[in-house]
Amino acid sequence: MGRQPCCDKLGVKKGPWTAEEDKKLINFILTNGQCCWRALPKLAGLRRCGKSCRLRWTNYLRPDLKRGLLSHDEEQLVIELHALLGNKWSKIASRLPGRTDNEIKNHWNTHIKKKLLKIGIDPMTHQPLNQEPNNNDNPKNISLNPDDISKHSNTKTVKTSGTSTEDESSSTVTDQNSSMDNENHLLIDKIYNDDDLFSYLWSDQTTIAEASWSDSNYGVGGTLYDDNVPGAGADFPIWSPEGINGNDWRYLDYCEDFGVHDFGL
DNA sequence: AAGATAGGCAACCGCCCGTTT
DNA sequence: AAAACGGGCGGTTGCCTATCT
Repeated sequence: MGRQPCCDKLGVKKGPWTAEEDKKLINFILTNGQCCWRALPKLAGLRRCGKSCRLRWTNYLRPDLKRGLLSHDEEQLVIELHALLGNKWSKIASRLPGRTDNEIKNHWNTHIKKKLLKIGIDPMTHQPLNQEPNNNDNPKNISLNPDDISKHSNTKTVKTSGTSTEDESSSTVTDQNSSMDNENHLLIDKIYNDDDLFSYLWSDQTTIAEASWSDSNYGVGGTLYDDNVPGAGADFPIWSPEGINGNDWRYLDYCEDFGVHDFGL
């Protein structure tokens, strides 16, 4: 017996989400939390596949998402992690708080790939293009570290933000990111110096970068997310009334995307 | 100004895996 | 033990916008 389709294809809407649908989905999840995705569309009054709802929420509507281009240092981290993990976008995304696997995958395919090719590095092997592929499968032997990238690059890569002379993608690095930048490089240093590399990467331990993000971004106006609320935790924070009423900037910024009026603000 | 082309990204598809029955 | 289910993942598609001719 085959698997049931994830939803009844008949009468299910596809394509871009409308603001009205977004609003319904947001309202439902804020009211009821994330229940089973299959039942959600019906309960929320959406003519969408549950899977589509999940994707829309996780990739676009989730309140803890960062928006905008990846910073130079986030990009660097993606490259490092890709060299180690390959196309494990969700694993890579888990090391970049506020970023989704889809976003990173898209950014890789549209930006990073080209940049690496431009500086003569094969984006798949992370080896110089004119060099024979290394047959050694041990990821620790991959010849890629931030300095290597700089060596191959025609433009000078500066590790510390604020003084970066990199291309457009790094020109928007904020002060907020700069503390994270240094910490990310500490993380990278650790990765390259640690014999227990993979046990570290695959551990559940919160990364320095994550901690930094949590400290510097979630603390505005009090507690945005409530760890005491069931369902809220390290994996998935939820909105708390305190965060909303406390004029949390990210909430407001986020609402602007859909029109604040839609939320009755 | 208008059509052609390329780039970027949101969304979909199908497969896989872990859990439940 | 095996089927059913729910959710996650990576690859791909297709639409929209910007740029070029």
